[in-house]
Amino acid sequence: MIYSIITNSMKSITLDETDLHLLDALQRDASQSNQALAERFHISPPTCLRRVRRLREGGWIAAEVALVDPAHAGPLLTAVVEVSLDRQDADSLAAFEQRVVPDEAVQQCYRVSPGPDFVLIVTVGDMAGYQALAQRLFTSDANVRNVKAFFSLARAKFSTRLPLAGLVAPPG
Amino acid sequence: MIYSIITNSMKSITLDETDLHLLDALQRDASQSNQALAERFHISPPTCLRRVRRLREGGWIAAEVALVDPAHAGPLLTAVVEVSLDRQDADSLAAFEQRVVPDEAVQQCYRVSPGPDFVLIVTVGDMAGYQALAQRLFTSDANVRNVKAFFSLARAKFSTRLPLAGLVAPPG
DNA sequence: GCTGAAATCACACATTA
DNA sequence: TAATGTGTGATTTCAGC
Repeated sequence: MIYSIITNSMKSITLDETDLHLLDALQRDASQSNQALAERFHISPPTCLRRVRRLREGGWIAAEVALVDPAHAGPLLTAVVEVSLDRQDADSLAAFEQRVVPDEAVQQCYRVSPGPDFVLIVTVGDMAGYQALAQRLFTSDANVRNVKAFFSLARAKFSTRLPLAGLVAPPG
Repeated sequence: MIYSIITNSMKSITLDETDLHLLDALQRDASQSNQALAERFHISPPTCLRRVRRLREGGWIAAEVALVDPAHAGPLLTAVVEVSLDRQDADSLAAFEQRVVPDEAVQQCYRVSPGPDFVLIVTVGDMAGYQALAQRLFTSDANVRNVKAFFSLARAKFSTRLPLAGLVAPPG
């Protein structure tokens, strides 16, 4: 009994080369049909479906989303914001994080080192929107020591595709 | 004749409230079935299909992709990199951009102001991978004046969902 | 917006390594 | 024993009206 559980969990955390190919293909285009994927990687449709399902349920695929072209979504203002805090203990960092993350304008939030404590990517409608954001997220927080904002003139690249090369388990 | 063309192009560049709801829903989850979307927004499945198709072909939806959880994709190192150039004329900026954008490790590239000329989000396997990237993208470029890298300790948020509020055309 | 055909998906079963 | 491949029914997609 114990052994089968162990064996199962072992298998569910291992990806072979085909899984990685599927993952990479879906990273590029998740709208492909199951059988298109299947014949591309020389497996049967049900097998392909099972594998993709395992990638989803196993947590490798966190979500499948539509990427909206910002150029078509009306005027938007994106900024890279560096935030430094006064106190940098774990609680203070977590408190800041939990306050900014739910904000709709905050697209990305990285806790970084060295340099500032956080780097945020924020998207608002215009400069007035940024001013409102700065007020509600930074100015009103006594623990925020310094804020530097760099405004995006052009987004030359935005890719969500993680490089999966080198993750291929050695075929055995 | 002319009028119908104008009317058509008018229609194809305008989104009503339902379109925006669909766009927002697909930004959150693109794996929803067409009829699930249809009944959610009280329209018929064919109508829903036509609208989504228009969003795709009209360019609002740039792509549909699977987002891979970095925590499940093995050890990865993400960095926020600020790059300042020596010469900042249009040609030099474009030249740098065209050189870094094709690199697989470069996830995002923003041309910004004020501060550095570019902010990049890069993802590599480990510190050795970063060193290799720095060499091939920055050190080897005589026009790169300064590079500051902040390494991500934690990615607290990564959302691809643009805020579409306020884009609703006034119903008329 | 509705109804049709066509394609796809999802499942149970038999098979093989 | 656990994965793969074949076949069936249900669902969905997509065309016409």
